Amino acid sequence: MRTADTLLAMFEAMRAALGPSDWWPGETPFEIAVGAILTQNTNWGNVEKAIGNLKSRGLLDAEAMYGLPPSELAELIRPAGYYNIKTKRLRNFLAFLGEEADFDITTLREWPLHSLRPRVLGISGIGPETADAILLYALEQPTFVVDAYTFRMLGRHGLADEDMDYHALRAVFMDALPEDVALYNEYHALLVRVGKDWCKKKAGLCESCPLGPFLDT
DNA sequence: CACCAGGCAAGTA
DNA sequence: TACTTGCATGGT
Repeated sequence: MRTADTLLAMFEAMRAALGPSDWWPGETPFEIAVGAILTQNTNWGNVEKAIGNLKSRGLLDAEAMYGLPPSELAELIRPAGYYNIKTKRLRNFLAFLGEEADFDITTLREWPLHSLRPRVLGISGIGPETADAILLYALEQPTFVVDAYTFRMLGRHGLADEDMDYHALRAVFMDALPEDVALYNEYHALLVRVGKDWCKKKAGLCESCPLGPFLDT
């Protein structure tokens, strides 16, 4: 079976079992971008607390957040963990927004993906997954988001192997699937939902998984 | 108690 | 270049 057919079959199986995902959580593009940085190696529940702290103070705004003393920002995002380094990462991102978009993230939607993505990746603290999450979910650009669940699930189903890095696995999807923001959006969302509920590091949950059991290891 | 969660950069050899 | 380590809270 061609990779494209397999990937589309997996997508349909997950969608049929779970229905629409309505991702990414967040009321504005800026909130989505902040969430993408705060959720690095962190449970989303912890991120929600940090976002709530910012929102209740009217700080889910790029210029307002950048004007906040770093120590105060750190205290507000503390529940999300790694709060010192994430303060730096947020401020690096905010500096970029100030410089390139006058603190209005939506203006970045006009940039072509091929030039915007390297610029976002150049921000210290924004790696490939965070960059693609911001580009896809906040800026609606057609880039596929790969995460730990993607590696695990595609690996178990024989479409990824150990020597594959982020870029290689991203290319598996983008070479096989049509360039479609809505498809990339929903596909990643479904992978995370299935990953959270079935595809654990150690789990015998595969029998009930929408993708069925994997035949390996 | 140990382990994990929607990573990334810096340090080491 | 290829590994390893630091970063930190909160839930299971």
